[in-house]
Amino acid sequence: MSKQLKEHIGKFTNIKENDLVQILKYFKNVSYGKKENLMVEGQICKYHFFVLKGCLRKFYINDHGVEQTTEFAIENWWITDHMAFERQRKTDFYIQAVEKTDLLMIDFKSQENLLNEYPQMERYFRFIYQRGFAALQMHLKHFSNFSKEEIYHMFAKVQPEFVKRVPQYLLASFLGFTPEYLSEIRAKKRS
Amino acid sequence: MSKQLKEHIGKFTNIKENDLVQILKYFKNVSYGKKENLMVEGQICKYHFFVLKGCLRKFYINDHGVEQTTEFAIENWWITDHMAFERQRKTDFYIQAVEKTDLLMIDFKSQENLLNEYPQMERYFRFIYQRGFAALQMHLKHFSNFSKEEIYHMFAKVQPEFVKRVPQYLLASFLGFTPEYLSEIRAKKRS
DNA sequence: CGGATCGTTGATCAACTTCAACGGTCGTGG
DNA sequence: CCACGACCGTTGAAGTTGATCAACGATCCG
Repeated sequence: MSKQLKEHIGKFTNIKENDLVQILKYFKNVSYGKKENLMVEGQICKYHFFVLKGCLRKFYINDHGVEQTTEFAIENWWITDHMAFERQRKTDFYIQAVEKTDLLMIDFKSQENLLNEYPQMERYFRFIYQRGFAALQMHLKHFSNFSKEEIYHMFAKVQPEFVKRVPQYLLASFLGFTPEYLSEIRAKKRS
Repeated sequence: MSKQLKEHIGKFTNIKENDLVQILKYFKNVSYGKKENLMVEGQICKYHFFVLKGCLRKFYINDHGVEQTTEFAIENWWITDHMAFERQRKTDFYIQAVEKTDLLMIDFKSQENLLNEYPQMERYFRFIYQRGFAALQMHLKHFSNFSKEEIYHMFAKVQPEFVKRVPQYLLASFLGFTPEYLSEIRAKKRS
């Protein structure tokens, strides 16, 4: 079942099959149903998650009591509250399944042991973070450069499956505006 | 002169002194004067920079022809256009010295060689990216949670030296609003 | 000393939010 | 398998936030 992570690691490193089999033992395979929480505000952020199949979202509750989505994770994405994970602190975030989701999880201690036992994995995680970082920087650039209307259209163009897959109010929350306004933008386009 | 990078690497790894001396040879030591460009739009993004002393900023020219600052780097920070650096593509960004700045630079090929020769450096860069990524995520969270006025006050509280160090119009550009509005916010507070 | 750059102020304007109300649809229990 | 309630998307009116434009004063640097 986790050929998937093996393949993903294989893309960035040339770790041997034998080692990969051992590496997989550090992970726990679990499933969550729609709207189930994997992580909630106030808990120590214990785990790092890798999505095998499905979709997760990370959000926090803002000052007006509204859920603000900051990140989605679909197949082959890693997700956690990195700040809290690295320091093993309490998190401000929730991570929730948008649909039924199968995933691998690893706790902080195990991840550290894994990196010590298999230092080649440093390279793998270096890539994961490097890409995540680069992607976020692009994201931030777009946010500052374009109006919310443009952001929606660009996103819809680049990630059409995504727009179909997640409910509209979550998309609005992720893109940083109200469901009403998103609805208006879509109406404008149709006419 | 580059005890500084050695110490920084030492914080995250336990690479031996001998190796560190060799590692430093991969870097070139240079200085730039105020307003000099280290990188300009349209060039291949060749280098990764480490600030020893001074201050750099990364910006792009937006659709209205206005410079939009997306990142500052001060002592012990790494900076580049990661997306373009990783793929050795053309960049959309400028990197410019805000004040006279001493730094170390490494080109992509050398960084790859360095990582191959000294795989322990994977760990170092894994940490650099991990922290950068986590910091950006926090930044993004703040941006979505607070009004621009609140963002300014929070930033001024957390990074007071910064507010004094960079001119106001750059700060406004970084925080994502107009110099006029920043001026208004400051006036409000004074009264 | 003089010009260019930077910060300030005020008026007007556009983008986006908030609030309230309504209709459709999805899924759950009877 | 139907009915009901909860949830979701839509619409429109009114209200805010922050941008834009123009003009002026201060300051920095050659």
